[in-house]
Amino acid sequence: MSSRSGSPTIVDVAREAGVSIKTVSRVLNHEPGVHESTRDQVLKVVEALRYRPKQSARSLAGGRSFLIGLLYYDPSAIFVGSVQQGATLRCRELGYHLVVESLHNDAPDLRQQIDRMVMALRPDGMILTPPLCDNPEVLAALRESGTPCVLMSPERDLPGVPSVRMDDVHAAEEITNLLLSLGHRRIAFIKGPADQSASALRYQGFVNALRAHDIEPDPELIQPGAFTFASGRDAAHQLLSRRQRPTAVFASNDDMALGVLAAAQRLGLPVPGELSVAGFDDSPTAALVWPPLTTVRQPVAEMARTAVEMLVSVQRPDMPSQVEADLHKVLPHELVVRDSTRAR
Amino acid sequence: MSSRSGSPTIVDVAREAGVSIKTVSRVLNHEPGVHESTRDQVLKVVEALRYRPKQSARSLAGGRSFLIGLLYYDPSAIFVGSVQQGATLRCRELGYHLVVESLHNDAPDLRQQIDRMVMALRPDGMILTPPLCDNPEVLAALRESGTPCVLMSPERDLPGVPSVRMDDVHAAEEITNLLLSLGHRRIAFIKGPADQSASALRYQGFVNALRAHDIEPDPELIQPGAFTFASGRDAAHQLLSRRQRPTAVFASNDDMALGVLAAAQRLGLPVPGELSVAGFDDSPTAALVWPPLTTVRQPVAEMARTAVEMLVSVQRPDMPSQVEADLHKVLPHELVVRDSTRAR
DNA sequence: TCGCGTATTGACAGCGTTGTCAATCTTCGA
DNA sequence: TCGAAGATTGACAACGCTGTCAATACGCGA
Repeated sequence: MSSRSGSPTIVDVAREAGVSIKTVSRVLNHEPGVHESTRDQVLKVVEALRYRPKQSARSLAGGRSFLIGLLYYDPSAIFVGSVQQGATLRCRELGYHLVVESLHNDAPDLRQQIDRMVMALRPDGMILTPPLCDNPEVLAALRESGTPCVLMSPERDLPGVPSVRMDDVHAAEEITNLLLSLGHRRIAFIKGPADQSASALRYQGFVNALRAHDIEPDPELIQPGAFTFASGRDAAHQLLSRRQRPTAVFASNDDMALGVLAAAQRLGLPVPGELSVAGFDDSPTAALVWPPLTTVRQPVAEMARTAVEMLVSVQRPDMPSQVEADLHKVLPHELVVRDSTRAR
Repeated sequence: MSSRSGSPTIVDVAREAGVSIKTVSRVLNHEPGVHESTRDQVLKVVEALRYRPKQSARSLAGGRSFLIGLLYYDPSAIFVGSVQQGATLRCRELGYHLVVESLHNDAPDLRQQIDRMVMALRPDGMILTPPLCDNPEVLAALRESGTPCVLMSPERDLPGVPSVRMDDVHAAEEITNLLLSLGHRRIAFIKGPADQSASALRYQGFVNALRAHDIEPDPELIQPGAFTFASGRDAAHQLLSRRQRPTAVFASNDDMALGVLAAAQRLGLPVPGELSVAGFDDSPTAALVWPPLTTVRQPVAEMARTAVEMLVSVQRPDMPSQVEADLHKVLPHELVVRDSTRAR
């Protein structure tokens, strides 16, 4: 018979199973040194009573909160959504939960907001998305509190701070190579804003691929952009009104590529007939527009899963600890070839 | 002098302030009956020590977890993102935190997943987004666990279960009235899928508005849709190839409206010159396409804030409790008139 | 100045787990 | 058959805070 009221506690399970509460605790935490028959018996009772240990008690006594924090800035970014999805799923598998917090990158009380969350919840780890993962104040607050972090696609890796990312340079090379292999030679490139690290990396990849084909990038075909629809549209207007216009445009993100598509349509320039367009990110919209956009899929959900694992492995001695070499992980991306690119 | 190691506890604050821990607790919980001078003294020490009560201890002792759960199905839905944003902000203001969980609406172990979360975290409340807020299994699990819930835009309100929504019917009427006021008479409507309640409501609003203008809806101009880009595009192809085509199309969500825009472009039909197009939802893309889409903004973030408040007020005796009449809230929406609609 | 009602404050017992360390049981070699 | 090492198991003290209820202090009228 379980306790008179409320949900069962570990005491109920222990009494029912005829063992001590410590033994129940051992079973539930997969601690070694419990006889198999005892384990089975305990598990049977746990099942029968539908017992689930209470997080707050575990946390108070054990020091672990089984909570992973996710800090983000712009919730509308697809990136954050995917990170969250991947993270919650892996958390569930590992018995953790995800607490989300939206922060303004330049809030005056940023430090306090983080402190409050960290000291109240004591999350076992924190996942930082751009641009927060590059914010020194955020990083300092977390370091001082001793909260393990994983940076998602930070601008630069910090020694000793785990990070997960994709290879922007290589991916941009692949997109460019695709266009080259389709016979394009006059390929325009629309850059991202200078204050985002991905901009430089993707441009680098573009240049690398051209040079590997002995093509020197034409300054006339390189346009600045801001990773926004409008900036892509405007850049495309510039490019497509050149006396000798490009046969392909590689916009370094999808939003800008969408802008290119819009501009081409305005100008009555059929895509991909007269112009091939490629983007970067595989945003949801990329598949919805006409024609569907050739782009690169970032392995965001996988990156998030990995981040959770890295955080949890810090806690669990049974999981291999991080060697410095494994601290900075690079996950494979995927080229998504759709209809916006065609051989010329 | 605070305790030798780790972060300060309530004992440290009490010792430093020369009061009992209970008094500190009172101050921190805004309990009445503390002398002002005492309160100030305690707060000063709290500040000096940067003390923050530990959630797990509070939860264990007090029964409240200061956690609000957010259950969702499709993380990519803008709706969920906005809900989350609104909810985290209000949670922060109220000293709560948001735990998110992604569930498959038809997962076989749905019940278990919810039980695990509820029993482990004991969230003080749960916010359910569609379609989970209409899932009987989910609702039953939560009811049995005694977790207070708020349903976001459920198909139908349940007696005794709080909900927050917007007025789809009225909003659809307004959009239709806008088109009518622009002189359109042949207005086509693209419906949503039958299994989503919003579909019927929006259609109802459309019909109401027409009838109020003594116009009987023309079956020829009513097309089925599925709230997807492709379904909108296909429906538009049908509509626009009619012998006497409509001068305006009201797609009952933005994704479909985007499809209409694409179809019109394919057919060389200028928008809004030859065709006005209106959507519903004010998705991020709606402002980015060309022409920018006239649509309705759902007050999603506000709905989420309200949901959090309703949940928290259940806990706090100082906040007014919910009268059954206030249980189902309807928040005002907003017409967003952009360039895709024009007088004919 | 005394007594009483009210405003403040404090002592202490949980809340449900985990960590520590000692106790008991087994197993196996001598 | 006895002892030692290793395998299992349990007793009990934290963990840090809130709830209960008693104790003390203060304010005011008689």
